[in-house]
Amino acid sequence: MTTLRALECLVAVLDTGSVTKAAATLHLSQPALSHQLAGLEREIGTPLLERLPRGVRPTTAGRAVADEARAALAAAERVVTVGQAVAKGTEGHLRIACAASMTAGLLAPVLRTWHRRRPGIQLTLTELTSADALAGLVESGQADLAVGPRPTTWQATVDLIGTEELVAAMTPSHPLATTDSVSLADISQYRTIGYDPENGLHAWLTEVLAGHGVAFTPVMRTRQTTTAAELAAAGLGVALVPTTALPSGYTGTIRRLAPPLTRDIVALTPAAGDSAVRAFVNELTRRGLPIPKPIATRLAR
Amino acid sequence: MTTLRALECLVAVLDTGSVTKAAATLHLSQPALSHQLAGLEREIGTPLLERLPRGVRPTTAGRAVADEARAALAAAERVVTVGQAVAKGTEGHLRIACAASMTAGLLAPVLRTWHRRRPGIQLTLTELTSADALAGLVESGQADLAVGPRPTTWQATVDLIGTEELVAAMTPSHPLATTDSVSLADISQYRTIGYDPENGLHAWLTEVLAGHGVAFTPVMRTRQTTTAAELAAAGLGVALVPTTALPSGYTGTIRRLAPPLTRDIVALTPAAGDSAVRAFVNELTRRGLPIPKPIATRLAR
DNA sequence: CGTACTTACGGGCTTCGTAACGATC
DNA sequence: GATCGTTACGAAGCCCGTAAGTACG
Repeated sequence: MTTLRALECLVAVLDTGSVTKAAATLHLSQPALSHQLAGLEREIGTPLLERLPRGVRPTTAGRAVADEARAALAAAERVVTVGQAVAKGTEGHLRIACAASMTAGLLAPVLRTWHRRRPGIQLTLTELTSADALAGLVESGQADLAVGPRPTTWQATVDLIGTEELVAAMTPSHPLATTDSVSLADISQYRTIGYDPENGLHAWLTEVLAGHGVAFTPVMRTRQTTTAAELAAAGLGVALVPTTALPSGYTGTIRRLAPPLTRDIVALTPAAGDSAVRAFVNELTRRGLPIPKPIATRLAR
Repeated sequence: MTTLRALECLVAVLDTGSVTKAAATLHLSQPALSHQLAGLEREIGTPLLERLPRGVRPTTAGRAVADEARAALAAAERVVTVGQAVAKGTEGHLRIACAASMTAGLLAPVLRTWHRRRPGIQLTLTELTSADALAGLVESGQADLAVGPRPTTWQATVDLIGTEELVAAMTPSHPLATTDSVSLADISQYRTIGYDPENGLHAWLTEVLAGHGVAFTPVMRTRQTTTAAELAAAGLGVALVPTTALPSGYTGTIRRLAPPLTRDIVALTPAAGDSAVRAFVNELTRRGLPIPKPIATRLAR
């Protein structure tokens, strides 16, 4: 195995054209440098330098390997500088996993300012539908950070970003659309839109409903929360959807539940705290979880 | 200074996901590898691996430096392989210096077959007008090989490729154009085209003429031999030009000298024999120096 | 005789292996 | 208790510096 030290010596000699001068610039005794060169030539099996009465000159082989030697030295140097830059937070790669409904309202503004402030950090975003899948990505190291509902089990760090409210969505002509307050028991009297078990809401909702002694009988199931809202607007039944999942121009009628139904939106991070990850989470908690304005006004009236 | 060994360890650990497995593939004890990793992390100043109960996982910094580490290892590996390839003659860079008149007739065919047979070797060709300048390039290491007339002084290897004949060139209406044999004394009676001292022919010709007890009085001088031939064809005087310098469609009249005047064309190589250089010279001597066919027929009649 | 590189040899540091330890499941 | 990684310590090897040697002008 060649050593970087030997390559450094070779490059210095090629640059100065003399073993003695190179030894001086490397703060090294001249025989030591000579020994390094000999070792390198022995390893390659051919002379790299032509010894002249006055200094040395590269052979064909010496000229040919010079570029590669410089490349190796530069890459090794970058290992250190890049590593330090990542530790400092000026470079790196932040892999974020999030619930699909989080992207627009919560993450988009944070990502924008983040990228403006730290352009050296590459950002990748993966959207998932299940809170447990989010946790899995972080646990397995495939993501540095997850943003979404609180998963069923999580050992490492959890930071509360905010709460999102779940509301009843339905077609405007629905009987419940005229009442001011809607309870889970009220909804159970009508057809409902359920969630596919793959979506984390499924398990969470069944648990919540069981806690209230109620059970829904969904006419159909879907994976996406926005799809559930659309189906409800189309009159297929009543859907319980997070406010963050409602598009701003939503045509259905929405009603707040009594008592209100909310769930936490949290940031999941590995126990091993990365400075960039912590900084991003701080930014998220600082901004908090906004309720989409159009939805908020329609709920307030 | 980071060491390639440490980078090799890091890459192996990242590839296998386990210190123990990596140690096995590197034929290294596991504590030794662990120590290397510790040293690398100390140098960079940040952990590169996250220690898990079951194996290890790269941190953000670890992932970021992985590419650079691989690049460094690959470059160091290439230093050896490229060096060996150059020694073997399958790769490299052959810098050829030649007299301008040699390019078309002598070098072009050799270069063509050479490049077809050894495509890994990059070829560069520098054309000069002085034989001593050719020698200087080889001596100073700026060229690996020179092809041209024998220089005045040369210590290192000289290989005879062939001889080129110098002939008298003139306009067809010139008095000497009707005679069969032309001597140097005959020419000295007429106006002649001389060479600039920069062109090696100048010194050589004055020496030859002095040897014959003759002296020319050139009406003008030029650097290029082909230019001298053209000027002669245009009627400005008689020019002594190498046959290799005559274009195939030359419009002037050419006459062989009596006695014939020839000079050696040689290959100059450094004392330090490079295998590729020697092979190229062998090819040159094997092919020899062709006399351009159209010129040969016109001289033979 | 001075310059420039190589070889010879001894001291010091690094690297490696065996052994003992700590943590986690 | 089994697995995985770290720490401890002694031995081997490598790197470096001083000193002597060789080649060239």
